[in-house]
Amino acid sequence: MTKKAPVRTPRITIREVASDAGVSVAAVSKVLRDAYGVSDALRAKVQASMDKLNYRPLASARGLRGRTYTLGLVFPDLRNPFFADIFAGVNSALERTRYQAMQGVSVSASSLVEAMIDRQMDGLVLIGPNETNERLNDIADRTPLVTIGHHDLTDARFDTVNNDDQLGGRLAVRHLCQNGHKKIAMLSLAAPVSTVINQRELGYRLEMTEQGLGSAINIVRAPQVLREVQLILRRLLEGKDRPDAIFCWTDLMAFEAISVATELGLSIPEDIAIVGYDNTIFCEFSQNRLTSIDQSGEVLGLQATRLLIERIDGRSHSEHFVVTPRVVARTSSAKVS
Amino acid sequence: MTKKAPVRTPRITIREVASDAGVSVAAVSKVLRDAYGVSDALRAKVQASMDKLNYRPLASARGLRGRTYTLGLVFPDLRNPFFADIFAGVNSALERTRYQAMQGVSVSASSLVEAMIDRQMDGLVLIGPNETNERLNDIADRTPLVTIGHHDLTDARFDTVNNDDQLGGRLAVRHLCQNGHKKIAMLSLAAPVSTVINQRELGYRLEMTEQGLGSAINIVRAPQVLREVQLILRRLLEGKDRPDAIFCWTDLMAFEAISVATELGLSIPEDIAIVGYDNTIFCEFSQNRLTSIDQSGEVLGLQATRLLIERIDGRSHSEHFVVTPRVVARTSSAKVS
DNA sequence: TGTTCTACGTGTAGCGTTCTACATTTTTGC
DNA sequence: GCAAAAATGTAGAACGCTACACGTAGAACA
Repeated sequence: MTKKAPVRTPRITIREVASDAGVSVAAVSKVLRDAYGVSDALRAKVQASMDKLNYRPLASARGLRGRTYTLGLVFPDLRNPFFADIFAGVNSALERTRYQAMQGVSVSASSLVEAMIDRQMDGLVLIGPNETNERLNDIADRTPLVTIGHHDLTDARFDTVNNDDQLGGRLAVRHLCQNGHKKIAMLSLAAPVSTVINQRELGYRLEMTEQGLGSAINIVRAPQVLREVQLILRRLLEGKDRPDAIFCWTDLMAFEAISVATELGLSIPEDIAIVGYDNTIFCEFSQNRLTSIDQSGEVLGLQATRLLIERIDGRSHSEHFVVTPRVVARTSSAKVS
Repeated sequence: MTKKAPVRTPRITIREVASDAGVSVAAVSKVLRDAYGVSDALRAKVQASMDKLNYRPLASARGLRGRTYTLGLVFPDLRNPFFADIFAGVNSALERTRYQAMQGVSVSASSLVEAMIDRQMDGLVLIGPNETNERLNDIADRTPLVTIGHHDLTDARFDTVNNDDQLGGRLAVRHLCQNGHKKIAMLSLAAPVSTVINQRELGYRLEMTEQGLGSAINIVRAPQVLREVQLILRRLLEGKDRPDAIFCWTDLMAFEAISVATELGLSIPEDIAIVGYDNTIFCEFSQNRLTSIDQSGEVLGLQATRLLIERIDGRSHSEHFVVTPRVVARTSSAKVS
């Protein structure tokens, strides 16, 4: 079945570098890892040979003994441009290091995480994981781990980097109140439940209550499926008691909301104000002009990477980094007189 | 500097499985690779032990002798949701295989490709690579290679999967003509030049000529930077000889175009029609209602993966797969009386 | 009955690194 | 000057697998 593969140009190995430079293999390895006990002369010789032969160490072989210098990122989905921001942050943290990031995408992190561990990633960043702490701890026992967007810190044996999603929820409500809206609904996610969503809902609830709008609290939940979201939005907007503002748990949903509202002939923000979350690039377009909560994806990615490398380098106590969100106000929630 | 890492739960190795099952290491390896010469009884025993011990082969170790069962995907950028479609295709092709896809993102594929080869990817899929054929052939000599979105087939020692971008360009123009537009401009990409863009421009040119609109050919080129795109669009739309339609090389640019046009008080499609490329999910939203050329990212990803696995399995002649694009008409280019 | 096949298992030499010991040379301290 | 300490380099055993080369036993054939 499996035919013989065509001949490929073979790789330069550490042995060839050693013999070219006239030193031992161990010496080359030392230079590679810049380990202790290498004279300038030797280093120079070896470097010259490496450059000349265009040598590159093979990660698999390194992995068998030490590190692969590869970090694994696990995204829940690729459609949301917000993740590109996180990725940018990761990359800028990696700039002057010898590490490389490899990404995978999967809703249920589980099997992907195993695959990454099998592939000797030196550490993992899980973005918006839908996993219990028990499960995460189990992973953390096997490889350095940092999560982005996971709010359960109880007994966590891994690092976390989070946007303060509760505050984000509060800010959205506060902003809408300031602009004169009272009947503020929240469009949330039905399943899977995540600590991120929980926090945003909690923030919404608390702030509504504090603003004296406790009786107007109205959370509608929709799954990720576009069709369903539309239905639910339509029902909400055509209902007898239409809200005058919707706080959507992510920009993508907010765009949906704008879309449905527009189709129903409602004008934004006069008839209905909309606020999103993530402040993705699409918010800026004038057909959207979407007010959104910015959670600085780049900072999240950067910090997570920093923490991960620290952990790989031996830190064992957990650290938890929190980014403060802010409102980026645009037309979709402007004050109506 | 580098502290000792905390103790991690050690992995189960093939040796432990062998001893648990009471067979040789070689036997376990045979079962793993389902190689020739294994009785059902032995296979069952080994399987049982593997399940019991929860054994998973280590990719690095396999890689040192054979395959890692890992494919590398190189994306030019993560912001465009179109790439999520390609990825979905890749994943569905991988469903019942033992392969895993790992992604990387980089504008200049170069260094990322090297990193992936270092990490023993069994094969690579390059999406929209900005590389010469010489360079691509050089990569292909070292690892199985498939490109998506690269139209130069001369002497290619790799497989290619492409949308017929030239036809795509033609379809856009044809569609706009049919809906009564004549002064059709094209918004293209300034740099880097890519074979994809070239083909789309060529299609635009050819079709314009065939439609007898040769004198109206007008290609404006903008870099990826949003600010510049806005400037160029503004100049185009405020100029003395405003076009009545713009064909944009990607949906993202089309959304920009809609945005700028809206800001200038132009109505779509009455004053100006817009057509994009990629048919991303955002086209559907009623604030966009963007006509777009669909290039079936999922099919592209699926086919590329199939071809790549064939190549890994030994095929050495090149294959070239082409997907036919189609127009998905929406309001942004509707006929105006 | 011997001889040849075929099917099934095993032993073991690497794959390209890292890293612990250790040997050798140079420097330091007095 | 001389012992002790520090600096520099080397040998070689892993790491966890794969795959080649064999050994053995039963079946098929003459």
